[in-house]
Amino acid sequence: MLSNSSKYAINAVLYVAVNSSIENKILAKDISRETQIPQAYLSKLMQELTRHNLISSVRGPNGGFYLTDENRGVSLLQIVNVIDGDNRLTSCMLGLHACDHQHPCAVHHLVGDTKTRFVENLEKTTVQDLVSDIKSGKSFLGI
Amino acid sequence: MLSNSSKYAINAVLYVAVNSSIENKILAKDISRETQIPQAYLSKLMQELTRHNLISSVRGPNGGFYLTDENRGVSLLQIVNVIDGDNRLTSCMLGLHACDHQHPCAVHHLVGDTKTRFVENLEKTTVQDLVSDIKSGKSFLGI
DNA sequence: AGATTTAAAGACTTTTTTATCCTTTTTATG
DNA sequence: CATAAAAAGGATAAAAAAGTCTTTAAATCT
Repeated sequence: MLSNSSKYAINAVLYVAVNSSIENKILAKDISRETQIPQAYLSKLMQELTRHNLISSVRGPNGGFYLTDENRGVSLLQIVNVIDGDNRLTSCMLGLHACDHQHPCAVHHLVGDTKTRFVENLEKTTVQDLVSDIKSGKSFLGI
Repeated sequence: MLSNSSKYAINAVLYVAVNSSIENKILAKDISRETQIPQAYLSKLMQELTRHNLISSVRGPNGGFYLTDENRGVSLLQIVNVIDGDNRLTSCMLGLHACDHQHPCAVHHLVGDTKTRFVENLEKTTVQDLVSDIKSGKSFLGI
């Protein structure tokens, strides 16, 4: 479904979203420890997310990662697209280029609407939405 | 979503389903040419499917691949499970072991039912179902 | 200014997935 | 029985993904 890297990225961003603020930034080392994501690899992913302005960071003492209000409005799809590339989720299930609604592949109809709905969910769900869920106890943050 | 290998496998099985019968078996070479799947790699996949009795084959002159009536009742999920392993589709979206319905991860609810429904679709859709669709022009077989 | 802390960046290694090549076994047929 | 046709099987190679290590740049604090 998602690559390992995307899973890591979402977990890490959520961890930052819940546990940090501009005054209270969080280090790659700490994210790594709490999420079990290998530190060096995590750093790469965070770098990439920062470069695309999906999260924020500052270097040096008291630096680290944090989210601005704008960052909190980022959707899960944006995160996935930056890490996995734009068409991992939307490409044809059988890998056929010619496949679309007019000209559906053999499995298109049995995937079509559920996949579309799933991608739509990823698109409309923001980091902040998930933080609210977590804070209200609706879901938990992985360890 | 699915690995390349699974996509190949489904495409190949469907090609065999539509274009062959016990009297008219089809060669790896021909499947490869028509589906654009690299022959040697395709052979490996077919081998694996044969070993798990999802498709049938005979060696030697006039040999090749074909499907029995039983093979035509095989579900897409069986194919995917043989090629990709059992939990590629059912594991947690964020890769968390502790995630389940009682204890859902942050993205669980926005994936939960669509993913479940998708896997159910794969489970209940047989090769024969897709052949019917293709023959009635509802969908097409990739090239 | 110098030392320290931290992310950014780049080079590298390992593992997994995808792909190829070559040999062996099975089956049919002349 | 010899030969050819085909899948099965094993060993290897190439590419992509995942992961590590080392150096560089930026920010802060004495």
